[in-house]
Amino acid sequence: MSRRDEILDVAVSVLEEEGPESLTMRKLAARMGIRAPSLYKHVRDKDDIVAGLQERALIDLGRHLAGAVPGLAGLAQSYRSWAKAHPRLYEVATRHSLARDRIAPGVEYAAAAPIVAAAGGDEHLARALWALAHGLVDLELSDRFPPGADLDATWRSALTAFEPTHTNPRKGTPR
Amino acid sequence: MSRRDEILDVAVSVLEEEGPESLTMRKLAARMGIRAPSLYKHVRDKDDIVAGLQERALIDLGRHLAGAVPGLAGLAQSYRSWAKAHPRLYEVATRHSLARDRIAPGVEYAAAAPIVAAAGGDEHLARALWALAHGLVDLELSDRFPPGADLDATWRSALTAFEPTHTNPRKGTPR
DNA sequence: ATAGTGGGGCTAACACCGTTAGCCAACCGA
DNA sequence: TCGGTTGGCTAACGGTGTTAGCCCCACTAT
Repeated sequence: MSRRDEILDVAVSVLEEEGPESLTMRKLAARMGIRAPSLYKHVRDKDDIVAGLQERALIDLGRHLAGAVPGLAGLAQSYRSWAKAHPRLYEVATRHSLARDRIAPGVEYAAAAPIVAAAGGDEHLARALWALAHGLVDLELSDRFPPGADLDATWRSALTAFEPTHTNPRKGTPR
Repeated sequence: MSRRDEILDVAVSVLEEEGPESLTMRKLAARMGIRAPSLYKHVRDKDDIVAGLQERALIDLGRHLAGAVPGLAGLAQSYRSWAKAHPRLYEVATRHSLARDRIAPGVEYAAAAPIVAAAGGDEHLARALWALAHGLVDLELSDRFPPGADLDATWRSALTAFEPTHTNPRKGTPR
């Protein structure tokens, strides 16, 4: 395991244990028994670390989605549960623009695959689904919904609104 | 106009002209011909400024939505166009958890009203709609969609998926 | 065996960040 | 006239990402 990967491991730990504001070069270094400047021997800059986290998040989320129970509801449930299990990682990975040049090609596509499949191959519908799930998760994670809102009901409502289009065998826009 | 409001004006300008990373106490002060510590005579801390920006964004977006052409499509178009007209403000206002204790009561509700109305009063459907729009905007603003993706088509797809439920005269869940 | 090389640490330092303490001038009402 | 409030100021602190430059150690090639 490369030193860079060790750094990313530590970053994930710090992130989930202490939050994004503690994701500091000095803190990461301290956890590795090292001084901050030494990190730069293995990593270009902090954004490089963030990109690494994005990549990990994409891979892990993709795997999680791939194992979801079939159907829209199962996929949605998987998406939400992953995000709630790794809220800080989801945030960090999501709030920076995707560093495509620092991420292994194919990762982005692989993560999206289960959603595209659930949309019957319709890429626009797939993106709409993704946006819906992301929006719900993002708003939930940053406390935008009124306190006490019944988010399970909101998810149900959201899914039934999308359901008629594609839960039944594909008919609209196959291919 | 209070000095605090002047600060918020400047903050909006800096934000849209130079981006969030330039939204600095020293920068704001400089633009006002003042030194950074003096800002604290008018503002509790930086989060206070962010809260002020949130409030302004909510009010402005709410007004914009209220003037949208009736119907789901018009509302969606308004939401998207506001966000694209003020992308940094949208980001800042959206990426921090809502500081409800620093924002005038009713503002949050007023901003949401047009969406709730479009959902026929169904609060869960309203939140789903909001999340969909927010998700689309958020992903677009942070370049998560593959480069070259036809987002107009994605929005159309998203809206037609929601359409059957509520575009026709309300029938499902009135009240 | 020895010389050379590169990896991977280190300290010192820089510029910038939010923020506090403490001072002081101008104004304003009693 | 005098006191208090308002709104500036400088100095400073601790924290941030990051660079420059040094050095030691392991390894490899001659």
